Amino acid sequence: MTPAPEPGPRWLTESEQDAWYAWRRMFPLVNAEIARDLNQDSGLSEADYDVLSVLGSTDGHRMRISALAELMRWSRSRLSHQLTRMEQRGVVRREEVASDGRGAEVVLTDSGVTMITEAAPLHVESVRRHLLDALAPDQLRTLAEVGEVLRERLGARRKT
Amino acid sequence: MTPAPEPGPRWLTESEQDAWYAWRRMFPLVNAEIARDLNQDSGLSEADYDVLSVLGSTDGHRMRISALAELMRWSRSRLSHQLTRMEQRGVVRREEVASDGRGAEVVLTDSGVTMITEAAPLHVESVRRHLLDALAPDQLRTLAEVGEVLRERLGARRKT
DNA sequence: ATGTGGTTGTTGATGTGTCATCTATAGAAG
DNA sequence: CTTCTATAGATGACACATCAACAACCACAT
Repeated sequence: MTPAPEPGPRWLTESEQDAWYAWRRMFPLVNAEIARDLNQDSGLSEADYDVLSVLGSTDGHRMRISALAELMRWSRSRLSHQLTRMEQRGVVRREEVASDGRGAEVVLTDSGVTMITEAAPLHVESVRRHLLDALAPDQLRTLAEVGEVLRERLGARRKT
Repeated sequence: MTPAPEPGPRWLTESEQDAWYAWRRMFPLVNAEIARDLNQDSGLSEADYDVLSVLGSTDGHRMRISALAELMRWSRSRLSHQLTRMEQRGVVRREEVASDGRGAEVVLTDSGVTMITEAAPLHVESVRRHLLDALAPDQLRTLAEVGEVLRERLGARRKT
């Protein structure tokens, strides 16, 4: 998927290639499995689940839309589209907020609360099955480490 | 993104959570950066690049469509749509194949060859910048290892 | 030759993500 | 109060992925 016809100035070593290929394959593969489970078990997409689970763990099952977007690191646009779809299915509701005429909040409906409550334990099991249980403790630790390193590096780059 | 309101039967330990969060964040984050670079440097999407780079490394810059789909682990449908878009931009061309009346091949146009040739080294640099150069050798090794473990486990599960 | 089943590749519908753009409001400066 | 800029959120156009359905063809049996 990534070897290219004319090697550039500084091509990849074999171990770099291995890591890069693993990186490219791993995530789509595992995530597809988890997403498939989630959809079969609970009828939710990953995006649905993420939104529901954040709202489900907030006080009053509600949050300011922009705050939700920032917390999830989603664009406002993406979230707005997603909420429109979820609102049509009746799992969330939008409400205007008094203190700011522009603002709005999302609120979980009862149906939404039920959904996330039932979906969560199944999802956790699925994550175990497809990822966590497959890996040794030191591999899990390295994953977390790597995540940290990459996040920091990205943050540093952002300021530049 | 994944703590949920009502703990299930077997909730995640702290280190499992760390690994799981890292997993969920890492990939979209890094890939978005790489995709952005690719688009700015070369005007290509990741899908474009993947198709071009495979074709670019084949003999005659051509391949049977179904073989390409299988090699890339894409559905025929996905590839067909992608090829339609790429054909409209003139970077690939479809050709009927004599030996099988159903079949077709994709061929890189000259413009396509130029594109992947110019894009490849920049893309490699980008991958280094955002991923490889940030990680220690043993972290890279663990990534490759983890990829291998997960791939095997998935294969085993498939047969069940 | 004819039917049957499997393969190749395309298509249209639908769901989703991104980008640019828009409206409405907030908030500060004059 | 007006004007200017920033922010919240929605929207429409487009790129992309998935799914189900489809036409055309192959292979092989009868």
